[in-house]
Amino acid sequence: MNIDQGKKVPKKSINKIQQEVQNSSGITLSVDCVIFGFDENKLKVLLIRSDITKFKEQWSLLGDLVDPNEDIDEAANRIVFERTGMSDVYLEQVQTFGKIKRHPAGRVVTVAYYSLLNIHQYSLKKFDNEIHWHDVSSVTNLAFDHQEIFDICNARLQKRILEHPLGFNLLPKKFSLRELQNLYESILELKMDRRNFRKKFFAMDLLTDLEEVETDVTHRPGKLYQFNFNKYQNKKKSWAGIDF
Amino acid sequence: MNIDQGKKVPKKSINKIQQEVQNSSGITLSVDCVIFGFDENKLKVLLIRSDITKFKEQWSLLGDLVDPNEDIDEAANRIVFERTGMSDVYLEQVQTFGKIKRHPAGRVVTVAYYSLLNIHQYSLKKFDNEIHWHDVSSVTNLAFDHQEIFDICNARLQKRILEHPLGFNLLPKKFSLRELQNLYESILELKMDRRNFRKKFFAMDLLTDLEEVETDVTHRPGKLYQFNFNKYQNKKKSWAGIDF
DNA sequence: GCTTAATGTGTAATAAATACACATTTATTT
DNA sequence: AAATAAATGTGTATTTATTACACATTAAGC
Repeated sequence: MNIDQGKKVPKKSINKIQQEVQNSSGITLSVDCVIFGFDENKLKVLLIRSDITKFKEQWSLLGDLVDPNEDIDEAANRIVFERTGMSDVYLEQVQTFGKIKRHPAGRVVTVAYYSLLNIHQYSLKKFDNEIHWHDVSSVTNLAFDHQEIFDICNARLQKRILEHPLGFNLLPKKFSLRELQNLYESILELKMDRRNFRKKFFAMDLLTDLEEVETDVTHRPGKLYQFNFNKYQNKKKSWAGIDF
Repeated sequence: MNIDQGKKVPKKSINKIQQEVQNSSGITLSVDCVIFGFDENKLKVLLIRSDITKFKEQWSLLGDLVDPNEDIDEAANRIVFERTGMSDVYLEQVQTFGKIKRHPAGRVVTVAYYSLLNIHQYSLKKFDNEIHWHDVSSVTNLAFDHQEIFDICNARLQKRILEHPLGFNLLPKKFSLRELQNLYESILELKMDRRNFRKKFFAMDLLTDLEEVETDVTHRPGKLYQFNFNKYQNKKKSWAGIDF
């Protein structure tokens, strides 16, 4: 993950978008990103205050129009970069939302992505008090159809994290098993058995024991581990049974 | 599934699309559908001969531009209806492809869907000899980026069919367990143990025994079953363990 | 009625998931 | 320095799911 200051964003207002949409005769394409972080044992999402009149006082996802000269993946990366100052973050396209009336400004079809990043590397522009990290568990009533988009992206993350080692993107390089379990528990909104959780991850044999322990912790420190991406690439499963 | 003759399609040529794209100043949106069928124990896909010069003699997916006044889901349903005469078929959005140069006519972003339908209810317009069902196993070298789109949709189907009871959309209402197993084997491209397959499905308790047997079969006829969608709705799993 | 070809069925062995409790280590308090 | 508090670290028995595997039965075709 590269960190940078983030291009200075001209606080692209939705009214600006409104103009562009209204000048278009056809369909306008946007990208919206559900940017996840993990802090204080809670899953967080980055939201911006909506400035469109109809949705005053509501929060919305971070998004922007796609430029005719950029790939949509590129647009997603740009949005994350402009808002967090981070590049090379994990991004996954989830779904495209194309209901006719989904946006008040006109016909805007949006491609939704979710992103996972290490919140501690996030460099919030302090002057931009319109953007905040929210507890995922308390996100309600987003603007536009963003609540639906958010819910679907959140559900996708919950499913994906059981099948692929994504969670590590939300953690620092070195982490304890307790942190890892907290991460899973907060994403999946449930409690897991500590011994079985550890057994499971040790059995996968994808964690490198760093022979270090936590510091800055007010109790017995846990050992620190690192995820071994290379090993994972070779071991990936290709088959699962019928299960519904 | 409703059957109808299908709106007479003015054989929308890609050159027509080319015009529309070139008249647009921004991004043009299209939908492409991977339409699956199952016949003679083989998974099939419906393709159309490409008439754009660059891709002469290559096949492509069935697609069309999205009208500014229609939902994208609606556009997908329309495409399937226009090409097969069937409505209310199973459709699932898979992914949006938005590389700048993916279409030779200009900036066209396409939303890919796959569709599952009962091929025996398909009413091919006989005069339209540009459209054919192809064995999935022999699909190669499609036009544009359609091979990539097809491969991704096919992979999605393979994954989904293990998690959800989609396969039934490809079969007649009444089917034998042999047909069901053939379907799974052809989609997943592998052989399964017959006893374990049957045990698995019986254990799910989602098949209704119709107390009928196959006819028109040249050997001992198998019993016929029907999938019980209602029962499934109530029993759906909500949790699976970490598994990667 | 004999042959052919597919259907229909059960059990044992293995692997994976779950439930569950106590000793150890470190920081903190007294 | 000793006692306390709070979290780490570890193993086994039980249950559940998956896999491997063979023979009798039924209907059609000759």
